[in-house]
Amino acid sequence: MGKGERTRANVVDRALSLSSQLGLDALTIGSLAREVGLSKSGLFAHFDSKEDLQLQVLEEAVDRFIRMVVRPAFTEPRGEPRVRALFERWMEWATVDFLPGGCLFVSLANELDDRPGTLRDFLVAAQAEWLSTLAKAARRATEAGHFRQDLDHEQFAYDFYAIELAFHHFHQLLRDPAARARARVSFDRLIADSR
Amino acid sequence: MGKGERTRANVVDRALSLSSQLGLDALTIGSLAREVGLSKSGLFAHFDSKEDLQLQVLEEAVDRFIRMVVRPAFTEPRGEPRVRALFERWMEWATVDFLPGGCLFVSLANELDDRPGTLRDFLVAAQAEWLSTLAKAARRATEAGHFRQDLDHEQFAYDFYAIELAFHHFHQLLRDPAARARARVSFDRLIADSR
DNA sequence: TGACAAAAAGTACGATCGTACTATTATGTT
DNA sequence: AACATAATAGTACGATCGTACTTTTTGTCA
Repeated sequence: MGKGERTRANVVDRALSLSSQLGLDALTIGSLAREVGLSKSGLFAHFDSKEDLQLQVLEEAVDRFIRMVVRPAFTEPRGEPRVRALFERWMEWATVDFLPGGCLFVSLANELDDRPGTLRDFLVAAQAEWLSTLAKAARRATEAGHFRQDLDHEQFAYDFYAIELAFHHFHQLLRDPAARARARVSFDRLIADSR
Repeated sequence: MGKGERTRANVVDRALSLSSQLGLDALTIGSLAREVGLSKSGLFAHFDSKEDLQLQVLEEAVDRFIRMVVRPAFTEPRGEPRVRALFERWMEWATVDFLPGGCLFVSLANELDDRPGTLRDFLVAAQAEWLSTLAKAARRATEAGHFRQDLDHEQFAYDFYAIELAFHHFHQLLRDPAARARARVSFDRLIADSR
């Protein structure tokens, strides 16, 4: 890995953290350059455009999400244990140090939802995949006999995601110290109703 | 009401709609002026600063929210009927014409959550009041014998809000046509578990 | 170590931002 | 209808935006 690649990765890393707080657009090339100790043009040379940088931020986030949440959860046995692992891992993801603004995908949802283009498409695709992962995990739990036979697995994914969103909201906006505990209570109720 | 006041109200009305799509900052004075057919300076004369305009947008939104959601729901009898009315009214609010980007408070949550100041304080206060309204409504339902005695009413408000957030997310970002139906299923499950 | 390439900085551009300040036009009252 | 005031427009400012182009510095390998 040459020096350029190392610099690029470092820039994307800082941009990822700042984007979770400020959003993708409020983070400017100039302020990011100052942040990483580069000149504006020196930084810009690593990217085709600002949108290219933003897209790389999203890609990096998906990469880390898979490594931090999805992959480890899939080492757990199928069924309820894996579903629980997905939940616990997500909670860690949403409060990890490099995301001071919370889960990037949640943070950017409202910024991108009314803005057609590559970035929105990418985010929607990532979210759809995550929901599909959740639904599939619930289906496996039914197959394993942990969840009931007539469970609506897409609805399960919806309810799962609702808890995540509420946690994010209570934690990041309202700064509610009980946010994590409340999310756990909601999740346990969801599991109980799914059995 | 003089002409100035009418113009100001019209500007805030347009700014409210645009803010629900773009956010408070992405909406600029210049583009807003073009939108309402005023010059930049002619528009700006109605406000002390951009932040003043943004604050007026938030105040107007709270005003409408109380008129559209809270007040009508309180004409319903205490207990479960009122809780259901709060839910149904909120769903209408989140899809009303003048909010093309969905519920303003949800849309702005991530933009303001890491930005200390008057705007954030105002939004947090509004959200806290809404959550308190929900918790109180649930408490009344317990008193009326509709909900169980040992129900955690703050947790109920959390779960209620989670469903709203998920609806917003599925509707605005994912454009899921089933969003409304899914929210209703979640809500019915919450009610059932509260009885 | 010298040559060549890669990386970073420098500079410049037009656009647009929020916001002063001044000038013009509309409105409402006597 | 004249006048006072309110409402809107005009103009200008320094700052910053994303990006293009050129120059200088740094790193890498024969």
